Amino acid sequence: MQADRRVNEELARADARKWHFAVLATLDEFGAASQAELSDRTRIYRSDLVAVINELTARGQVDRAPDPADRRRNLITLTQAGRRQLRELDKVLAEVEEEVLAPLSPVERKQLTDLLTVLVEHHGQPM
Amino acid sequence: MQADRRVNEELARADARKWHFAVLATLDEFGAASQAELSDRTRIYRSDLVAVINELTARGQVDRAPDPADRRRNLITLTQAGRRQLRELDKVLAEVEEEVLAPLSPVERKQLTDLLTVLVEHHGQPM
DNA sequence: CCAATGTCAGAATAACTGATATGG
DNA sequence: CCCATATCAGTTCTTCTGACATTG
Repeated sequence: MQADRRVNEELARADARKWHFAVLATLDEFGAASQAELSDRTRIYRSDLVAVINELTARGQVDRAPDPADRRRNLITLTQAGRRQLRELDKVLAEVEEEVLAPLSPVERKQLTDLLTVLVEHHGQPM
Repeated sequence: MQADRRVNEELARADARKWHFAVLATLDEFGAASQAELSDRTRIYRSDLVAVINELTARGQVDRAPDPADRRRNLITLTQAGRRQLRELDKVLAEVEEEVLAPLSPVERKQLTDLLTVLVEHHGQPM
């Protein structure tokens, strides 16, 4: 919970929130996607994603365009500005991580992130 | 986040929330305490703790009485019913833990909890 | 006709910020 | 006089639910 509060604080200073980061990072990792896909990946409710994408488009960090292949969908793409912002947020979060993981050695940090990665990957969609 | 949602879901079925568990567990571990102490330990805002303690007293799970030694304070004590409820919640949470940690071996689970314990203990009050 | 998608409106919590009264 | 404690009131933010129009 403390880590979460610190993350929120520092993201706020960068004029962002966790969901913004989640969307930007997901787009960067998996490429352009529909909102439904983003919702699955980030676990943001479809209804709430709308506002997040609104905000990101307003800042020019993502682009929203109807998918020609399936006109129910919007294709969300990362822009150059989005990529820049993502790198910025990566930096901010790396600092918080450093702060949070301070008491752990490099080996222990790797252990921890490996274990957590196993958990995240195991719990794919449902849970 | 998923783990958090599952925890909330299952606690709700047991007519409780995370803060209830946090307070009960803290009282069990450290003994009777003032609300300010509980706030420090659980990181619940002092203002919100009031409601939590109200609910717990309404259910007879804790007792709230003025501290004779310092009449600004309320001494919060765990009751028998509180101890019972705590055991109940422990059971519920153990099940969720089992679900969350499913992909990890016993050794890995111990590694993970050890590492996390280091973090929690290192970040005592501030952060 | 049924399912998926994006959107909206609103409820229900949860988190957070003062302000205040009282006692040490 | 200043600090700590408990409480209250109220704001803001987040999470979650349900309905709806459009398209496949």
